[in-house]
Amino acid sequence: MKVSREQMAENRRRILDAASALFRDRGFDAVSVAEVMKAAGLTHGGFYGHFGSKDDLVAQTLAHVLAVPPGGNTEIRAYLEAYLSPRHRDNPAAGCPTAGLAAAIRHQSPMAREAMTEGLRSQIARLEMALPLADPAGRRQAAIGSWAAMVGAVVLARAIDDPALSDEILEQTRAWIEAGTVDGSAL
Amino acid sequence: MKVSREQMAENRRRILDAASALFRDRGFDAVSVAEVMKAAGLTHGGFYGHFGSKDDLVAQTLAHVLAVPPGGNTEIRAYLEAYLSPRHRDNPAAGCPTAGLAAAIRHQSPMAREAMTEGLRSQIARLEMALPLADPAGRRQAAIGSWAAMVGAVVLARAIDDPALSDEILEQTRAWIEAGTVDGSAL
DNA sequence: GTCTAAATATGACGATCATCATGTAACTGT
DNA sequence: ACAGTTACATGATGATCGTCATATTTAGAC
Repeated sequence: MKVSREQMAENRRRILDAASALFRDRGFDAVSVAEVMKAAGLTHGGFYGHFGSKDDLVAQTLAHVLAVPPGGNTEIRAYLEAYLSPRHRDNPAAGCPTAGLAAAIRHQSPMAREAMTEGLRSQIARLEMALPLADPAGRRQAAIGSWAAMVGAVVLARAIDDPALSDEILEQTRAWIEAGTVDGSAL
Repeated sequence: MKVSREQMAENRRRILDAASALFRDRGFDAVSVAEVMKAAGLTHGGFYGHFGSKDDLVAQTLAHVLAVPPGGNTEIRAYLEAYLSPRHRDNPAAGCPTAGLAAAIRHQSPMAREAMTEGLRSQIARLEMALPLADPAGRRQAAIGSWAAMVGAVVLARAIDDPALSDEILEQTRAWIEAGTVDGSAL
């Protein structure tokens, strides 16, 4: 049955939100189109009215979820702490899409890679602005290095099955970033 | 046809080596059992004489490839440079299995996660020993933080499609790690 | 040298999945 | 109100893949 234009727009949003959570939770390949539609409260039939293919859904989901950062203008220190927390590690579905999906994007379509590229670019810019360092070159280096460490730490912490070691990865990486970025002078 | 015991042992090694390269290159899900066997010079039929399931192959491949580090006792600085090089980024099949597979291990069997846990444990220990820092606590923090940044940087550099930005991720992360770990005193 | 057990090849099966074809109902412009 | 269009539901199709059944060949023991 046909639905109103607004209903259709909302359905599209629900599909993207459902896909965003499911993809982050279980990966692109392990989530079927039918499952995404079901999570959005629809059936699989209408899918190709919204998206040209699953690859298209993946790319648009990435653009959708990377568009706006979760915690807009939080303090950098609080952001770091929340990012490298057990809570974030244990909730991939609601967590950072980069930590959950960056490694899988290598095997996705060019459009998905473009979305990731833009997302990374703006995330680096965001961190650069958030770092209170005088030297611009040092700021960029700190932004990139910190972000790599943050993403890597969450990926590693999620990959292993020893809770103590996993906690330690997060905690030590946080301390390491603070020591390097701050060193008393930055944060 | 039956083969000699040594031939069978070599076949098993070839399967693990082929799986190791294919998995790193394209991910666990995208590589079929038949494809692994073909790359090992066999057909898919004999697979279940060697492994109980694909999950078993994944777990044993991880244990196999994480057992011995690629560059045994290289200088830490050279290791860092090679790890964060375009060459490493562009050759996942021959590269670090952690960078290539860590994010995907979250969706694998418990045995695969155990293999990853042990691999990470020994990698941290290896880096700890390689870092010429006096304070043991600082050494561990530097080992974990550096490793997280290294893995994260390669994951990010591989995820995006802008070569200049990708190169910059690698280079800035390397400089950031050297500045933080060394700071004139360590490396 | 013969017999048996084992390693691999060939082929099949059932499940899953992306995609498409068609039906149905209701929004929208007239 | 009406007609046509459209969004979605139901159902089908073809391909891929993990796994298993059976056949074949030969290593290894006596």
